[in-house]
Amino acid sequence: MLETFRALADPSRLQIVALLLCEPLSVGTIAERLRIRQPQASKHLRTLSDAGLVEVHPDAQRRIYALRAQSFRDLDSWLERYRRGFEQQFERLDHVLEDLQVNAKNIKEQTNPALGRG
Amino acid sequence: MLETFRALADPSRLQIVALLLCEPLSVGTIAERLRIRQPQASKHLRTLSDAGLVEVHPDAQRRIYALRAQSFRDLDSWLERYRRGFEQQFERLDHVLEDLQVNAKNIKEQTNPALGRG
DNA sequence: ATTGAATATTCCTTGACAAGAATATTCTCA
DNA sequence: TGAGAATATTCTTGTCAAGGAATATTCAAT
Repeated sequence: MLETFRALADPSRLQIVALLLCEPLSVGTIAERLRIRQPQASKHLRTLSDAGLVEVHPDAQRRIYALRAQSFRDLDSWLERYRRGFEQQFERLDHVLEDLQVNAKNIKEQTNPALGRG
Repeated sequence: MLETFRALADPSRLQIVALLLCEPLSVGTIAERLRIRQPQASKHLRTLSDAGLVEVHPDAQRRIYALRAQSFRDLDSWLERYRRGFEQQFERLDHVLEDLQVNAKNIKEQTNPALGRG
């Protein structure tokens, strides 16, 4: 995950990923769309590739880069732990509220036992 | 998103977020668990806070840090676009395969018209 | 084989940021 | 109000990574 976040923690690379969301593209096209120089595009793609976020499919002297679905699934399952974490926090909160209601009821009954068998 | 990724692109901060997944913690406890010095913990928490990933709840002279659910929801909706993107890629692939089958059938029928009305 | 197109790599400089040390701030309690 | 605990900030230093320029590599076509 660390490598993934490091790879995405750059504006150019975030733009590249957004571009590739639409369609696989060659290095030259990416450089053109982002208005950066070709070597920078290559370097960013190298970083993204090392992090497993993109894969390359050579086509003659071109190299077509595409998003790698697995890495996004990995990111999703990382995030899943947090989704569950928040759910559990809400559950705990619910229990606390339940307990508060039960306690309030008990206190009422202790104060006025007639309420116990309404 | 860029700020979020930048905040998560550090091993200590990634650990802090993982810690807070279990329960909100004070600065001192976080520093202790991560075996880093208190000022570093404060600085990392500052970064996470600036990125909106955590929120603070003062308790006497302690400051209890907790994950901020909204930022993870934002991350989730960012990721959602990519989930959809891959779905569409598969759909396109399915259509291509369908077309291939249709074409194969047509070619068969053109080669042997008797197959057209089985 | 040679040329040209597309891409990758290297070297260099510079800016950003993390860690460490010291200090400042904030809050509680006696 | 003074002391101490918990946390935040500042300053410095060292490291890493991005951008630019130049060059190397790879591949197709003639």
